[in-house]
Amino acid sequence: MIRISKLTDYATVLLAAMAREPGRRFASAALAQQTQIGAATVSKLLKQLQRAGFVHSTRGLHGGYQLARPAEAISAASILDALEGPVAVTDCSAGQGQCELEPTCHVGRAWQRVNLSIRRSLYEVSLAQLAGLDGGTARLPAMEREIKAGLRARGGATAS
Amino acid sequence: MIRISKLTDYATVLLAAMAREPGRRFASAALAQQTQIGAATVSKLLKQLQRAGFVHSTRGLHGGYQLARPAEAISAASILDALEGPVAVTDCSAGQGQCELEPTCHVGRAWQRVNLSIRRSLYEVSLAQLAGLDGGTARLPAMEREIKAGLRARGGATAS
DNA sequence: ACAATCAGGACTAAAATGGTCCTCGTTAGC
DNA sequence: GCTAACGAGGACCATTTTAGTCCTGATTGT
Repeated sequence: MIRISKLTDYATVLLAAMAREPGRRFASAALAQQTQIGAATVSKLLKQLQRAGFVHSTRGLHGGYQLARPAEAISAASILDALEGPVAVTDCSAGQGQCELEPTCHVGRAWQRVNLSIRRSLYEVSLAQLAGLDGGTARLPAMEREIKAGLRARGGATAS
Repeated sequence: MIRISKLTDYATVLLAAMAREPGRRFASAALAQQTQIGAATVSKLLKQLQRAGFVHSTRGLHGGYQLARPAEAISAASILDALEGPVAVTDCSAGQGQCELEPTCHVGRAWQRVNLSIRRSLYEVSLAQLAGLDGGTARLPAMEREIKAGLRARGGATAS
């Protein structure tokens, strides 16, 4: 239902944790303890984040990870892209010419618009914001609160 | 990767097809043929759409389905809500107080903002637009084209 | 009565997701 | 130069979700 995976969610939690102490080098195990996410999972995620260039790793004794870029320079969109591939609401909204029904269905174009709009909101959120580092939580304008009221609560208590 | 399910995609294709001939009553099989989606799947989807109130059904001989409301009055968001449950980027972005890490992680709040933003774009797209019925395809402004360029193509040719 | 058509499920196959574990390479400290 | 603490890279498995089929009824025009 238009959601990001738990793993990606965890990744943002990890990055956010690191963003709060920019200088520090974090061992995988330490981050696991700090975030309460399984150690093996944290390790796996950090490796991915390293390959994607979000964190810099140091091997060997006293090694660990640290943010490769300032938190302001990392957008939610880039994290999503790295961990889940590019945002694509439907299969054919990622590009055109991949749907043999395109001339008849017309639907693809509209989804592409939606897709871009989503992508834009993702670009506008930085890791610094995700980590709650800048300016504090802005009040939600009335319209947003109204939309929010339409949401039913969903089960499950997970990190994010 | 922030995507809607194939079934939901199909559902929009079905609704869009019906929206193009508002008066007509469509038999499930006829829609299946028209859209090239499996008959059993179409039938299942229409039943869901009926329960959700998007279409009105007539039983018996020469029965079928027709749109219950004008296409302009059906938003993409409502379709998504009906078929996949409410949009929630992360588990705890659907509401608050469901994440025991919330005081420490701060991430939830930011996701909620993203979530609302996505939801808003979904509200702004009507079935009429999805069906390509109003005003033709608007030109994409420059910024959107630029963002789009950042998307890698993805495999798979499916209806949408 | 009968054939077309929707209603409501049960069921299954396939794929994505979340998570663990093992082996190896690297490096600082002794 | 050993050794212990660390990351790199996968293989692997369990569970859940998703997609799709099929069957058994209930309705209704002809």
